[in-house]
Amino acid sequence: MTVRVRFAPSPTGHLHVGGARTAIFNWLFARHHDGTFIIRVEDTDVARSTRESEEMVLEDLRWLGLLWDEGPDVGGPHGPYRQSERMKLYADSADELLAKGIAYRCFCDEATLEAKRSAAEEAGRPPHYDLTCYQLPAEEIQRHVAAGDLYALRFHVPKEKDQAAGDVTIHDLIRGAVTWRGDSLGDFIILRSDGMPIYNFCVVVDDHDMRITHVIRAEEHLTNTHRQVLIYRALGWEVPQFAHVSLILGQDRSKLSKRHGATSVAAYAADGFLPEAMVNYLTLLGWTPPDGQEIFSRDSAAREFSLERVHAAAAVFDPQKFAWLNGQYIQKTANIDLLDAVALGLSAPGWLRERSAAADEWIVEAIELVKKGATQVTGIALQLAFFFEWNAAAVVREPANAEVLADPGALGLIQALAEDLAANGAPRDSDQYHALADRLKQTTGRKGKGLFMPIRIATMGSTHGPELQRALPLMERGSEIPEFKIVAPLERTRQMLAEASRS
RNA sequence: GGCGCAUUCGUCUAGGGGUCCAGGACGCCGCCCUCUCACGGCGGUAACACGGGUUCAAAUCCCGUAUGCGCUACCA
Repeated sequence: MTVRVRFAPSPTGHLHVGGARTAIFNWLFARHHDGTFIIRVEDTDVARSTRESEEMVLEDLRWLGLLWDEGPDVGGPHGPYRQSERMKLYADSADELLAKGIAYRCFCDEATLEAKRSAAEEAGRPPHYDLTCYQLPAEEIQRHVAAGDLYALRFHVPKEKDQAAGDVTIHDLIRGAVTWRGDSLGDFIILRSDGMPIYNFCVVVDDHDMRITHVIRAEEHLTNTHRQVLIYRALGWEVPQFAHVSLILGQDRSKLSKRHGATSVAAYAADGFLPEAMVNYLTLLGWTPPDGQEIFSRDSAAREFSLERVHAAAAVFDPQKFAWLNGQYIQKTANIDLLDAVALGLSAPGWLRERSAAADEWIVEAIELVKKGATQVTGIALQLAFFFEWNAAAVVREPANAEVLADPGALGLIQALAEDLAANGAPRDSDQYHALADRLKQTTGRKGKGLFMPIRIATMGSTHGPELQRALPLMERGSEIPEFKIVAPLERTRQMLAEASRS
């Protein structure tokens, strides 16, 4: 039998990292077993579901590289793949349950149910449905139906004849045996009074109809499994295997949510995280390959994947480790492949929309200059900002710079630098840069920090940044590319002198 | 409250009775490299929630307690 798994998102916004990880585990499992990965959209909550959200979620999944074999957009032999389009299926199964006497019409209104629930809780009894409508005489039911009274369909948990009939034990592939007693459950709704089916019911009908063999989902659904297995049994259907993966927590150990900062896949994408890194990190939250290697591709993870190795405890999402991992991926990525993303970051003001070949070449070189410590692609663009933004007055005012500039010798050096740049031209490669540094060393007698810091401040505007021997030549050559409007080293140095003498 | 799940360094985890006075990774600290910030290299800090069992032997098995989380809806 071939493995069939599904990821079943509710289209209520962007895909979140928790959902992404569930999708990843499903995808990994399917790929490992040469099985089928299915996307099913759970949109029975009409108030919250939108088609726009569905498209966003699908797009997030594509971005992660988790492609599916069957789904709402690509179709498949067991469609449709949107629950809102499968109403007939639910209605048929509900009718079957009603005919079998397992489901029954419940005419109670929400207000009285709520009242009974709180009364039961106050009395210390379990807040289960009190079976009023289960015990309704046939004539009474007919009268209600004839009168056109609205009713919900309720599933009866078997208990009176056989105490154990409502008991359920599953052998969760991640957690092992889990058992529930039938009497811990009250009769539950499967169809709302407006005819819309409830999640726990749809899931069973769909998973059966779609021939799902393994249900891999978040832990929050673990206790729902009790109800679901009861429905499988009532309908005489084979129960699939279950695997409940733990939740992802925020730093305060509560379930990860918006207040923990970015939680949607799209937000991380916008922040300069790479999809491969995201998949890798999320997989690592709960799974480790047998060899313990922490950096791995989707494909190698798929090769090694097994649910037995999935950790059952909840995991805290660690932005620092994620950033580190993303940095590892950035280092491995060819500069040319980072070009578009970085250029996007650079072109915020809009003057880089149409880039020349020379501009692209220059940016690729610039990426190489700063990518070493980068943890996010957006950070690369940020670190390149000093090329494009130059404000001598602000540089002089900056405290760390002012401290260096307070040394009179520093200004003398910058003066010498300006003269040398004017006489010999700015360095265009590291050899020329070293020659420049040697000349300045001789004329000023300065060396080390005393030599380099003023140069750094006068040209790059800060006491720290990429290495001068590469940055300075790059700046000079960048200043020759018209669309960049980069201020050349000589001009920067002159402006610095003017600013410094003013104060 | 009831039911269920979970519990190894700050965090992610390895570990499935002896090879563990517990290994790796991120972070943190120190040293080296160095014009700076990073990167990189080297070293260090730090954990089996608690209490009972079982056993010659327990991080590993069982029970209880505590804590955290989930479910307990005509949400998913």
